[in-house]
Amino acid sequence: MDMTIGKLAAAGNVGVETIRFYQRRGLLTTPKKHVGVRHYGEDDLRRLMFIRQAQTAGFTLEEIKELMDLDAGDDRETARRLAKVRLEALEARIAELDQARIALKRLVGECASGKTGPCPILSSFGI
Amino acid sequence: MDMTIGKLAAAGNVGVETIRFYQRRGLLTTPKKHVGVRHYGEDDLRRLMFIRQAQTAGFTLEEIKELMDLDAGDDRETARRLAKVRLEALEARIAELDQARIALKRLVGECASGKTGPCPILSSFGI
DNA sequence: ATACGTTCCGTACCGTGGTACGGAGTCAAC
DNA sequence: GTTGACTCCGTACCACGGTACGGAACGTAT
Repeated sequence: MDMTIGKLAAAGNVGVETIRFYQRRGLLTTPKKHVGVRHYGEDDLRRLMFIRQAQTAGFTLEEIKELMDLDAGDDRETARRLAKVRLEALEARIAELDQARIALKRLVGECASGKTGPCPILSSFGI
Repeated sequence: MDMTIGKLAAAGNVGVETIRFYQRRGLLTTPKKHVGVRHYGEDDLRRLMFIRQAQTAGFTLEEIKELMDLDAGDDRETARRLAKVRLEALEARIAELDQARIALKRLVGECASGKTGPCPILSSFGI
């Protein structure tokens, strides 16, 4: 699994510039050039995929960096605490989105009924 | 319910600058000055609260503007379509976050077990 | 060995959603 | 009638997460 930056980007489904951006931010390492070109491996791809997954979980790039540093070290306590904080925020966010989902569903339902006149958009949200 | 911008901002739990920003973006109207100062009412607050709710639902400010314009008009079809698209995106996002929640929960669990050594952060995410 | 696609690197720019600043005007209380 | 708080307005700046640009070097196929 030897890749140049373009292959790595393609494998991670991101742009080349995004890889470079992550390198500048310290989220990915910048391997030594080998005859003018840098080469990447499995581990770089794993890191890249982790970044994208963690972003989905709502971590900022800064937090992701922190997490990856922890993954390398052995400070279980810190890692667990960080994950816990994120977990709680994530659960709160999901609950929030679920409220919005319900409001939106009501809106679609109310707008669907054949009557004419404006949809009760604001009131569907309980406003 | 007669308010100056500061009261409106406080009632909506946002900053004064945020109100102005929304006005510039056309999300809130800019009432006429009455002896040098603009005055706001119930309806402005309702709109402001709707904006915040809709943001939670994942609408962009541009989409929220569109929704509020629809609320005034009577194009039920467009309103319903817009809401439906958002609803589907919202459901997808919730599913995504739920996956992340599970991964994070696993991570907290695995990091919690008393063993020493690094937490399997990356592998908790299935990477 | 020439052409074409990549890579490298610095630097500039982008959209989104605000936040801050500063000087002038206004209003309410004392 | 002066102080202090609030308003008005334009313009600048911010964080976040990228995206684009442009010229030089490299690598691969023909």
